[in-house]
Amino acid sequence: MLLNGSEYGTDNCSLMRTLEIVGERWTLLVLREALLGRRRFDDFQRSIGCARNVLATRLATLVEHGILRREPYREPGSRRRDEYRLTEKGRALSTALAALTQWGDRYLADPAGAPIEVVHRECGDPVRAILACDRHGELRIRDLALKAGPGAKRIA
Amino acid sequence: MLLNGSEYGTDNCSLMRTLEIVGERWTLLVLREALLGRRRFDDFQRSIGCARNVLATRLATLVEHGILRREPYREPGSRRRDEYRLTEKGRALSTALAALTQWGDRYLADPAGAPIEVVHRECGDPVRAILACDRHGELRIRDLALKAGPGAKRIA
DNA sequence: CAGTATCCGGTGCGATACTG
DNA sequence: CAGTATCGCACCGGATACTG
Repeated sequence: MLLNGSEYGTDNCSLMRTLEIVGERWTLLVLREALLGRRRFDDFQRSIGCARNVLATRLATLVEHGILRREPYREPGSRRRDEYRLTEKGRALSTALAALTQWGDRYLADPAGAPIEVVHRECGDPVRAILACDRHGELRIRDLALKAGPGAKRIA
Repeated sequence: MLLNGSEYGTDNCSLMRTLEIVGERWTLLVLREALLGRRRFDDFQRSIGCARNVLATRLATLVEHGILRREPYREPGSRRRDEYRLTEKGRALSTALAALTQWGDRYLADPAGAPIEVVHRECGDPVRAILACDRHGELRIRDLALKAGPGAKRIA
């Protein structure tokens, strides 16, 4: 697991870049709500309970990064409005979201148990976030190794 | 995927609780470095480049939550010091970390490619973070459904 | 309903200097 | 080497009021 002494810094770091976008407070909560089917400003606001202006900026940056997309809709009798829908890019965050939640479920569990479970639509079995390789399927953490990728850059 | 109108709020929310601990700036970077084998204060500091006092508080809260553990060591000729090692609980964050990084690799890619790759130690194949159910293996996002768990609490 | 505008307090974070 | 102490500012985020 050790990367024998080399250092790769934080530039050209996908994790860093990812966190810059989704690492702000509330953002992942917004995303979870979007995954739950939430689409409207006030629905988001009530369900996660953050300040309205903060929500507004969060939604804006998520749209800006193509994680959400505004979609016009019209309720009969009122004017046109926009709702926020997940893009493919946004939906792709499910795995990370599930992994984070799963960790919390396991190590910070509420005595009452998890309020929401992710299940396979077809069989109802619980869904787990796991690490896997194509040949061997699920891996334990001790089976992992790290190696320099194409964008590697030795610093030290 | 929609949770038919009900709202579950942010209390008793594993994601929220998880983010409260690992959602602060730098924390996940620290964890990544720990996974890379880093153990000493100054190694962390140089590799991620955050302020020393910030790093100190990050390490402290991680220790406090049992994600890192201080381990005494002694370099020949100098006094006893502590290093920070991942606990099982900390190592369990690998999946989330990998998922986040993978998303970044895919959607925010540096032209040069990812600097680090996670591979299966045994076969060298790339490791992917995926969602799976025990019976059917890997699932696509559209195959997921959400249902209320034991700790569910209807708010609206 | 879906935001924007404004104000303001707390603090996260960086820089720097100091200690054992 | 491994931190702690201090300072200061930017900015985050909450509250509230206002608008189409």
